[in-house]
Amino acid sequence: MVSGRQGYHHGDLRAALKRAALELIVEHGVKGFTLKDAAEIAGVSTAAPYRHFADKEALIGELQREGFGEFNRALKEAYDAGETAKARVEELGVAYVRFAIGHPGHFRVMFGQGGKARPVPGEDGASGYELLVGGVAGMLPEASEDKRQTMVVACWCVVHGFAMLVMEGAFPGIGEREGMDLLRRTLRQVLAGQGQVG
Amino acid sequence: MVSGRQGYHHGDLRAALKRAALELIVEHGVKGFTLKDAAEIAGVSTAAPYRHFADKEALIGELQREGFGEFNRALKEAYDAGETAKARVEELGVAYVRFAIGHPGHFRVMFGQGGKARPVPGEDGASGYELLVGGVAGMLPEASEDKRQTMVVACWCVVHGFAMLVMEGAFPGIGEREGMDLLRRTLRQVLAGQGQVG
DNA sequence: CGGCGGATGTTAGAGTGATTTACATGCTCT
DNA sequence: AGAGCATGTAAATCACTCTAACATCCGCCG
Repeated sequence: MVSGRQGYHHGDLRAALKRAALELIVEHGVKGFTLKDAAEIAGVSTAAPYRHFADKEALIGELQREGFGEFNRALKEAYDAGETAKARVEELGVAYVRFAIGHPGHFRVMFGQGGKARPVPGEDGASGYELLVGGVAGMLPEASEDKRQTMVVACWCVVHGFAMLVMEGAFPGIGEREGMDLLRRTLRQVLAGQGQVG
Repeated sequence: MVSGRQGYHHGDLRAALKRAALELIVEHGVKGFTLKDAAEIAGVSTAAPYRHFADKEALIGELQREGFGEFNRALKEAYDAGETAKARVEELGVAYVRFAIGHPGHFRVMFGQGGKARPVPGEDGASGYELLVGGVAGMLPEASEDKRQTMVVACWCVVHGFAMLVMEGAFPGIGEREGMDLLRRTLRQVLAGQGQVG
């Protein structure tokens, strides 16, 4: 991962710093990540980043926003790909975890210590949360408001919990494929539950 | 929360530092917490903590171990309180979240960035994970191994996800009581699902 | 009682990383 | 070519972790 610097000026330091930051975050966590290291990877002095970001927090904040943008986009796409309401919810869940695995740096910044847990109301349109609410409504058109809320919370929690646990390596000896299979089974299991609620 | 210092010596600096650390962690996250602040709260110099902990990591490590100890104890107690297998699993989940809410500092250290996600095999006896496996086995004695694994993962994920989300303030405007109610409903919903798995 | 030794504190750095300031470089546009 | 702005750099400051050398105080032994 070379940053491609030619002369005195870098060319695209802003992007290079974000790339470097994501790598470092994956490797050392959101804490443990230092601007200094990012600057070094990009091949510039430690002061250079401040021409592009007010401070460390600003860089992290941008990664967070960027992450939520891609996240919401991925969720929307997955949602739209489902045929039935239940399938839409399932795909939503799968996309959630797939994102966590595929964008670990962004995910950590988004949901790690200090990140915002709430699926940020996508500036574009639908947030993941809204999609989920819609999917569940389509899936349980006759159910009470309470039942639906419960289903929404159940889905969100399983998926989020699954993502966090995978991230922390809680399911050792499980590859990406097996992980997604396990997730699908788990999700279907949750989606199937409509019994004695309340 | 005074640390009670009388003369040159503190009396129980070790414990005072742990208390201070927990407060700071709740307030500023595991990152953001500084030994310096903890020392100041305890009313000693910044070097004093090193008489009791090799370094910052050691303090955090001890909080982590201590946390898992109390956590496992709470889970065991909850498990034993349940009448039926299903009730045991439900109580387990409730205790999990209750612990997260009641011991936010410990919980963050345990499951935050860099913490170990796996319910550490309690040095004493049963870890939360083992209890859960046992509870599910009692609940679904006839089910296939696969089905049980799925149920275990589903329970673990919902509960962990719920705890993390509550922690991050993802359910705004929800007090402790409503939160626990919502959790119970959600858990029952998951426990009720045994449909088309696999 | 008087003093020794270990445990626990303190002060004074060294080393790392964040951030600012003053200065340098080099596009871009005229 | 040269003014002006964006982008870099070096050097300094500050906060924080951790270490080293020195200070206190407690309990124990004679």
